[in-house]
Amino acid sequence: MITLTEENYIKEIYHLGSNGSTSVNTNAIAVAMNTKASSVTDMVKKLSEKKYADYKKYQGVTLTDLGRHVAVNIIRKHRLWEVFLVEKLNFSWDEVHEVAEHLEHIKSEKLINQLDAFLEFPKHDPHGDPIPDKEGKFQHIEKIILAQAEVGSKYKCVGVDDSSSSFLKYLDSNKIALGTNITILHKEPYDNSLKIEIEDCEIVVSQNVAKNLYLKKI
Amino acid sequence: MITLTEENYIKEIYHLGSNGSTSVNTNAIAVAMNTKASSVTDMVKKLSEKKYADYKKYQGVTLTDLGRHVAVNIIRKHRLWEVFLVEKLNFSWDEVHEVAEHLEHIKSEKLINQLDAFLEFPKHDPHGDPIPDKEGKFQHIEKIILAQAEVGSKYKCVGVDDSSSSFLKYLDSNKIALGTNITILHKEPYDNSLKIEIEDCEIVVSQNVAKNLYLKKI
DNA sequence: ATATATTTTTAGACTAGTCTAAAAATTATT
DNA sequence: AATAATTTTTAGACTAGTCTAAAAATATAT
Ligand SMILES: [Mn+2]
Ligand SMILES: [Mn+2]
Ligand SMILES: [Mn+2]
Ligand SMILES: [Mn+2]
Repeated sequence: MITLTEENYIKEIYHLGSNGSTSVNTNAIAVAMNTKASSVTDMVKKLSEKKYADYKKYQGVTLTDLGRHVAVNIIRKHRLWEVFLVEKLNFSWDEVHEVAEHLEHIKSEKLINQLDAFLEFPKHDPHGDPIPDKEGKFQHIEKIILAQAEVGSKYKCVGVDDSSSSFLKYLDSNKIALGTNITILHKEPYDNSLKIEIEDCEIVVSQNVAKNLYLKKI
Repeated sequence: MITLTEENYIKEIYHLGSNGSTSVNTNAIAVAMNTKASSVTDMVKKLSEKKYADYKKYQGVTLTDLGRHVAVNIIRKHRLWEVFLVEKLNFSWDEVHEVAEHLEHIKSEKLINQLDAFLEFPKHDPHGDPIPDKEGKFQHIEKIILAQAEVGSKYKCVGVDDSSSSFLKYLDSNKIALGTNITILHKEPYDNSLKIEIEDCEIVVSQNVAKNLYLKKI
């Protein structure tokens, strides 16, 4: 049996290690999970014993195939629940993360596959992140961050890197949503802020914002 | 903060004490929760400290107003999720209990109230049990058990006392569902079995079955 | 009313997960 | 290459929840 805590660690290791492809430090996990390094050491030992991870002292940790499989399944559940909350229960995209954090641990194959069908097999969650299918496969979307967009080009907003409520509310108040078209008007060399056009409005966004918004060229 | 385990104990005490109106024994809780009496003693002490229950050594336990409030809220969530699973995700009524047992612990006011609205404020769960509203109020349905029905009278099936998968599947295979009309044809004094008519079919059911099916006179 | 049976509580131990403080290993700097 | 800084691990303690076995209280039967 896998515990809720083990699932949360596995998911975090997956994300920190760029979808399970690289090794993750003890401290990085501690920061991300809001625990202490000593707790992390204990847990990665346990994950290693249970074959979810490979761990050698002082060498960081990577997920095994089994661990990656577990991670992808939790992410599938998390994102499907987020879609459900937004599409069916009128949550806004900045409210769903916290609830999905709990719903993702409900263990029922039938529940999640029926939910997937009920939502008509969505490919992306409300933040533009891809939803793995039943087999754990998901498409990588072609995207760049706003900070790397070219002046003069036109893009479509396809996702966010920061799903925090404050960032999402900022986007709301500036009429930036998934699917919104954005034209890059000017890049200010001094502070890397950008002047962009959204639906005939010109706004200036900081570098901070530009680093957290994903775009696709159109 | 209330824990998942505390919630489960509170809910069970509520049910065992006829919706929180009577005192409950340590052993009864142990049996219902599949734990040992010693664990129950520890827990009721804790519930008492946290003001969810009144407990005096060797005297059994009752819920406080606060405890009853918590219980009703969990029951509301449990039953709303059951409706969701049946109505929206094509679960059958014998599959929902186990999943709802977990979903009932998700803590989000908005989630449950929006779910309620999404389901159009159902009054009963798939087993005929009443669903408390936002304020914790719910109607008591007039009902008797089949075992106490009168020979010759006509009834409508309105609920089950046993929500186990095996009993519900038995009902399915005998075409008994909520809303089904039943006429009592004969009561066998020897073993208290009953001959009943359902949709022009005559079947015989055991006393065991007769004790777990709720009817309403029509 | 006394003995017996049953129920309940206590005592002490165990696991999962967490923490602080100290020790050990690794990495960076001179 | 030696020292300093940083990261990671260990040691030991704590809480929540559980268990077994024994003690204490209550209920039942003679
Ligand atoms: Mn989580
Ligand atoms: Mn998301
Ligand atoms: Mn439960
Ligand atoms: Mn039910």
